[in-house]
Amino acid sequence: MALSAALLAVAGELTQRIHEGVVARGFEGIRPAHGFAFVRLAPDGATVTELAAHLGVTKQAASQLVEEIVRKGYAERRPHPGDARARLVVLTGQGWACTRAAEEAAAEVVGTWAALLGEGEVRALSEQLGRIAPYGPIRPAW
Amino acid sequence: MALSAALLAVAGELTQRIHEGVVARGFEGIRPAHGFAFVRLAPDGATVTELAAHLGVTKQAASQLVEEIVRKGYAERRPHPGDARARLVVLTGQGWACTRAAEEAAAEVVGTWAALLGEGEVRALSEQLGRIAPYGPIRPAW
DNA sequence: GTTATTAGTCAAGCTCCTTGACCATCTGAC
DNA sequence: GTCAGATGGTCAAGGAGCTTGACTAATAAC
Repeated sequence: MALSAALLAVAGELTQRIHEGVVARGFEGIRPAHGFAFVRLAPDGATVTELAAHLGVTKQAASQLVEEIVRKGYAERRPHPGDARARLVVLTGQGWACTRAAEEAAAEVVGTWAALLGEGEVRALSEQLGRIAPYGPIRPAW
Repeated sequence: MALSAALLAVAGELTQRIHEGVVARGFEGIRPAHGFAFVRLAPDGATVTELAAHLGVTKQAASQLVEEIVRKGYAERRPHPGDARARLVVLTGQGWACTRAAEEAAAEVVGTWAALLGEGEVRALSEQLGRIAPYGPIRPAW
């Protein structure tokens, strides 16, 4: 199997398994795209415009996504310190719990890889991928 | 950087670069989803239903995708030998040329990884990913 | 203080996928 | 042979999620 095909197949599998794991942990109404947003919001929150850049979509699309995760209780809007135009979007407790659930699900999948490859090779895989990973926006994986 | 994040970032980058490479070689009106279809059609063609299973979408969606790539000259419908209900969708010369262009673009990207990691590590990466790659449908990577 | 830029939202439209209905053909039981 | 159910494919309608365009409020540049 070609490298490209294997990489894309593994990435698709990973995205799907994480999503299933998150749903299995009781978080509903969530799509993979939301998870990619949570990654950006998690450290200290972000503005709609920053989120749009992270996801590689227009700020209108990011605004709609924020509206949705706010409505579902995963995030909330706060006034931005130092810029009255902007609003800081931060995760709620439920948003953090969902993020942790996604990390657990991801760890489970990686665990199945470790069973196939061994711990050492998984570390090598991680190190190699880290060295070729780009810095740009992270796009939802389907 | 976590393994999951690196993997998804690399996969997103790969998909985007392949798409850009295909466009740069003069093939327009094509999306990554079409490329995933070409992979299934390339060896000996496939029916709409088989293609739908490969892509993980409904057969209606696959039928619309086939309609689109036929209209754009990348594939054509032929009577299916042995089943008058079914139609075999096969790539045209242009479809094959586009597939080769995608392979060239993919090889270019892998070449940039080889420059970062070295040939040996890229081979190791390929071998490891091949061992954990699933067999199921390949989903478009954004 | 005026002007240009930036953050965010509203509205309309497009693309691609879904569900539901339908016809044509194949398969298997009788 | 024939008839019921399964299967391949398409048509039609609707929805989710993205885009472009227009707009307001606040900031930054000068």
